[in-house]
Amino acid sequence: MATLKDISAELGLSVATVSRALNGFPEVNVRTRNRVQAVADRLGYRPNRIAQRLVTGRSGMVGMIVKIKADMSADETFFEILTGLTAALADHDTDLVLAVDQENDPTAAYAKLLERDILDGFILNAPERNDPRVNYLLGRGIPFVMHGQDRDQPTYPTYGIDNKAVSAQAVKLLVNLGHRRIALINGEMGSAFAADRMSGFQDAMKARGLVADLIRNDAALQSHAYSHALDLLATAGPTAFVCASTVIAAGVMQAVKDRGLSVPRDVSVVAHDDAPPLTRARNFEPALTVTRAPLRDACEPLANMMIAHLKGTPAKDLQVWQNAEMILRGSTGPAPAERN
Amino acid sequence: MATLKDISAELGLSVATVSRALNGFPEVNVRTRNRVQAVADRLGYRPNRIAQRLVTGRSGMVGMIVKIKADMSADETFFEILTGLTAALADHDTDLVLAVDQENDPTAAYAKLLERDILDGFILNAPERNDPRVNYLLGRGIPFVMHGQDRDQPTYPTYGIDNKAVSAQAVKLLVNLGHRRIALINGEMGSAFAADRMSGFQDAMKARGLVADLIRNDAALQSHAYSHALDLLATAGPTAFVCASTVIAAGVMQAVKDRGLSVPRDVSVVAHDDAPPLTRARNFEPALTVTRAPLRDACEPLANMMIAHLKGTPAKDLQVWQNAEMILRGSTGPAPAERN
DNA sequence: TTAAAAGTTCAAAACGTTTTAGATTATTGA
DNA sequence: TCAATAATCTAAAACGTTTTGAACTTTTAA
Repeated sequence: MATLKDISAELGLSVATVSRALNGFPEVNVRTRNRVQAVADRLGYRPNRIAQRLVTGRSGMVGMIVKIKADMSADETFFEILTGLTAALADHDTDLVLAVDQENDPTAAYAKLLERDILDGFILNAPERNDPRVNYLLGRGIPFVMHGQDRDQPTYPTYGIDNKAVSAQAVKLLVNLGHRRIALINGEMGSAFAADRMSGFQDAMKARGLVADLIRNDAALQSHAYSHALDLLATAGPTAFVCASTVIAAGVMQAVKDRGLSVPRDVSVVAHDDAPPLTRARNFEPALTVTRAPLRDACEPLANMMIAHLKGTPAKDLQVWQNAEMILRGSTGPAPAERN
Repeated sequence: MATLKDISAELGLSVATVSRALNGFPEVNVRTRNRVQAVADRLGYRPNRIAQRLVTGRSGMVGMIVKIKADMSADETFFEILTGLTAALADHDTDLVLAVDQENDPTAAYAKLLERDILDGFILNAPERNDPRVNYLLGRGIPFVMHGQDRDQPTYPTYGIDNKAVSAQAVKLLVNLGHRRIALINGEMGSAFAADRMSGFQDAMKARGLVADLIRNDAALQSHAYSHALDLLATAGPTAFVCASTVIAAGVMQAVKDRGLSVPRDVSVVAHDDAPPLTRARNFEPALTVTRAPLRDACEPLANMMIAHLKGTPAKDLQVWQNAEMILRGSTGPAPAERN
């Protein structure tokens, strides 16, 4: 492996100048820079990351901890995130180190990785409401960025979507279509996103003088969504459903169908779509109207924010909320006249 | 962060002695060692990995590349392996860096990670027969260890089970029970393990004067296994099935049942069980007789072998074949008399 | 023509370890 | 007692960068 010394020896320059030339410092003569670059290319020079890291004090590694369930399965979105993040981090010469959290104490895995004392920071995702990991890391001054948001006034870098606005958008669309009995089939209330979806839903309904009494918070399984929807259809006669995910929408649409009703003639369905690989909103019958914000889109910003944060950008300048895009397809329509 | 210098200053010792004391070198006086250790403990000293790595020339990071399918799902065993490997590697102060392979060229992801020039080696798993990754890495002199085996005379470190013996064990058991028409529902022939299972099966049958003509190689899906078994039962009247996995066994047993037959009265079933988290052999009805070799057991040996290999142990001393254990349960029994 | 300013380069220190070669002290054998 | 040996410790180099502070060279301004 060629080193800076090799290049400097070959050109009769000092190591310092070679280093600066390759790192684009302005004070090096353009001719020298070119000569240096040429030799570096010829020798196939690649900087030794370890040496760089020793002197800069950073390790070039960030950690991420995968929460896995007892059956050793993880979130279906995991690989989506993994793929995007490793690619985006690689652009900053940074590696992603993974560890697995199977324990009850959600901070234990972080402690273990930190003890090894080699990570520059963490990337967190899927926060619970008032996530204990956040306080743990904040308390120790460990840099991290969060995909999502676990509290109202975060003091840490965060990238996510405005989940209250997501619900509000859906409600607005449906109300404009004449719906008044609107149900929300939400995720589990432990998740921060579900809490926001619910409060956004309630606020949006209230603002229009509607009652938000048809809300079910439960694990985002098709089977659960199916039961909830069937139950609501039987007892409360909603004309529209707002669904927290496409998987939930699948359950809801099945229930509508099994109830002998039709989408969108009798019942409208709107879902939020973070573009999971398996359940594609476009392939529903009819195709789903969604608020769309692909998870994949979060990876690059998250990586950039992590790097910026490590370089000193304060947290308050690293808080981004992406807007979900409303995509109208066939699953929404005017409220059935007779039910108004 | 306390450094060696801090400790040496406090004790009036040289940095060299402190380093040796903490690293257990024999030439340091036991009393000095204790004094050093005491101060190190008090100051909460932890060696700077980056500095260690600069001087030793190793990065302390090994790579693993996850092959994921187009739908962004991966092998169900992935997290099993991930969990075990990160834990085992951590004991050697080594981190696992993950990358994702979604491309057609299986070596592309390795090239990309190697270009970043920061990994000490790779851990490979799930080899195909004559896996192209092996030649790629061997050709470049990159250290790696393989979980499994892709060729007959491997020149690289490998840990796995003797897949030919696995088939042989199953055949032996069934023949001793009086079976003569034995089918093999195997995995896809692209995988190295499936090729070995098949040849082991054929050899074992032949050695007993039986014909091995009831073989199906296909993706290890329950649905495929179901069709193959149903087909074989209708046309060839096997009295026993050897299954490449518990998932396959599930399909086979369903087919036996749907055919109006009973396990083990009419048909015996033996499966290989690598202890996948979802399909537990013990929970079958009747419980499955299996050759058992948990994937999880491979993680620690693999990690140890990786480290040993990096420290210079030659490949030929790092080739271990674990034996699968035969576990007799309710799915096997004597061959039905009338069919012999 | 000369002093100041700007442009360019260099030597050396620093990061925190491990390791080599050598020095000092203690112990042993005769 | 003295040399040889063993035990213990040290100083310094090395790993490959980045960065500091200074030095040298060229250009500019008067």
